[in-house]
Amino acid sequence: MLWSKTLIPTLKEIPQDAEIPSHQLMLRAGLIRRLGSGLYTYLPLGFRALRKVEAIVREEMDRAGAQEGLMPAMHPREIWDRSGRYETLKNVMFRVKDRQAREMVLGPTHEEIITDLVSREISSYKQLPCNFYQIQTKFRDEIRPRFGLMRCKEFIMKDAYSFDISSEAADGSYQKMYDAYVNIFRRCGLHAMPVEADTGDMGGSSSHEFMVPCEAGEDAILEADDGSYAANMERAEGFCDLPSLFADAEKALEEIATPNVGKIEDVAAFLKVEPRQLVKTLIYMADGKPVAVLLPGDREVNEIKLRNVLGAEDVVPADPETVRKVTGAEVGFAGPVGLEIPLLVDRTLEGLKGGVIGANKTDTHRLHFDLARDLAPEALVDIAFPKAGDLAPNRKGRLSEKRGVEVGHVFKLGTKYSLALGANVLDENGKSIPAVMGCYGIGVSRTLQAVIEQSHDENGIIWPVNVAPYTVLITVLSPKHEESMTRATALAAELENTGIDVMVDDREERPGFKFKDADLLGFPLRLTIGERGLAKGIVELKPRTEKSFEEIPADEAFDAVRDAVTRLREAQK
RNA sequence: CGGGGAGUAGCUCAGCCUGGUAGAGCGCCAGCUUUGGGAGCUGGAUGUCGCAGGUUCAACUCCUGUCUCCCCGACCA
Repeated sequence: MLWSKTLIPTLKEIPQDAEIPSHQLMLRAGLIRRLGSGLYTYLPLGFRALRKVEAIVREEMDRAGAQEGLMPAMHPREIWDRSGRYETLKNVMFRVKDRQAREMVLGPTHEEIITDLVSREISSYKQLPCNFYQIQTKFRDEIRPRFGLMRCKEFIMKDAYSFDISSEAADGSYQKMYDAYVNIFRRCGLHAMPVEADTGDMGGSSSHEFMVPCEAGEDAILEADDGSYAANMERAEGFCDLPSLFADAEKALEEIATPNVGKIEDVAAFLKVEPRQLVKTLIYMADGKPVAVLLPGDREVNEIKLRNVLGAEDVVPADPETVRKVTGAEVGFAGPVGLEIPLLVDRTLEGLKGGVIGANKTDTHRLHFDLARDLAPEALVDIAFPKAGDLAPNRKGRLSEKRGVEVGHVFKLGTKYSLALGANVLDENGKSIPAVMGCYGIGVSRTLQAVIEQSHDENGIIWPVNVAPYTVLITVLSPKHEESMTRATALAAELENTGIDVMVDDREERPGFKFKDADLLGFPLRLTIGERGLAKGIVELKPRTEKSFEEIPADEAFDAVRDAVTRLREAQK
């Protein structure tokens, strides 16, 4: 392809509304343009790269035995009513009406649609296991789209759905997808790490997210230094092995005036103790009933864990009025001793002696709290977010925190959707049972941007060979020089014939200008053909990752490029 | 939805406080020179100053409303 015949609007300056490197580079390299918040057009080069990611996804999904199809992006409302998700996803779905005022939604995901199909078309255990996937545009009314393709209202997703006869068989389907994901991200040149994740509103028993570590990531991850554990912060468990014995541990409870200091940091500063020594007592409403939650002053409640521990549908912090009624004090002075409501004690408080608690009396705290002596809780529970420095669940590794972008997510769904939509099959005994499902998503467009976020330098993108819009760029320094162009186009044709895609920069520009653009665009290999070099019978070959080029005889250019491409591809197989 | 910031040429931005016929750099067009890491000179085109009202002899500038975009948070497969 000739550069001069392709729309590649590169920008020298950094566009105003892009903050992270990958977003800036996608705009500067002319891969995408914004239409509105969270809405992007793929320009020719961006689209080529996107299709390369899609091709890898297809190959690996097919290899894992999944079948590709394509479902409608627009659905009648009724099917979402059948699973109850019209209500639960109300804020996520775009809703439209047709001219007969029939209610439709733009699909944010497709569990209902595929499950409905399977319920109609699959009826015997002999047809299982099966796994269907599609690559399609999804619509979600994101509250805050951001970072270019990272979080959009409209984005391209690969979604797959597996159906099995039993949960053991479903575990096998899950593992196949997990393995396929490892292959997909490796081939895309991405370092993606699988982490344990929460299933959220999706339902189901367990899940893993594939995270690309980078600063711009929207998720926090905890990872054990011995490699034994990695989990999304929402889900992560850890053990705190800090001592919870503090000074004056054996003294009796004692009230102390703390006028106008209700916040943890203020109380700690006022009493000259560490926040960790304080016991935070929070009042929550669980399905409308108040409960008290106790944890160290330097930890935060994980409301997901809290909800799970309580088995409650809805858990929210109590309003100040309720706090006053329950504790008899203003917000900031709640304490566990004397409360008449259920108490949940986080396990990081185990063995606490000498702590500081609220006195359930405004402007008053109590010193020398001893958990076992003063409260004697029946059980300790895990309701806090772990912190970097905690022990991993194996009690050997230490946890550290990093941020990541979620590029893929695999779920074990169980029978939630098959029950709701009647996806039953007859088993060997002729008994009708619901299929056990799994679902597996990859944010294809997000993956593309994650590649750039992870692979760039100060000059531009550094495409991994398998997803580069073109593998080779032939920079013709003097397009008017006949021999230069003849050689370039002949070589390009030859390379294309062996399955290597080539862009020829035939623009009438100064060399420096073209080199800058080449680095910005990030093609893995650049072959430079110049009039002077040709006079000496040489051309230059330079990988994007190298500082300098290699002179090679012009007549051997084909072999040299082909070999270099082969090496790059081998390294990323 | 709360908080903050911004909408002026294709891009990056100045001008606004203190009202008086709209600017720079880059890009674009033409010509000449140049030609190995985003060239130089000369000439040229380009704006309903986001939109709608209001104040004023006069509004990019002041006032009111409104729309859009970005950031933080809340929210959220």
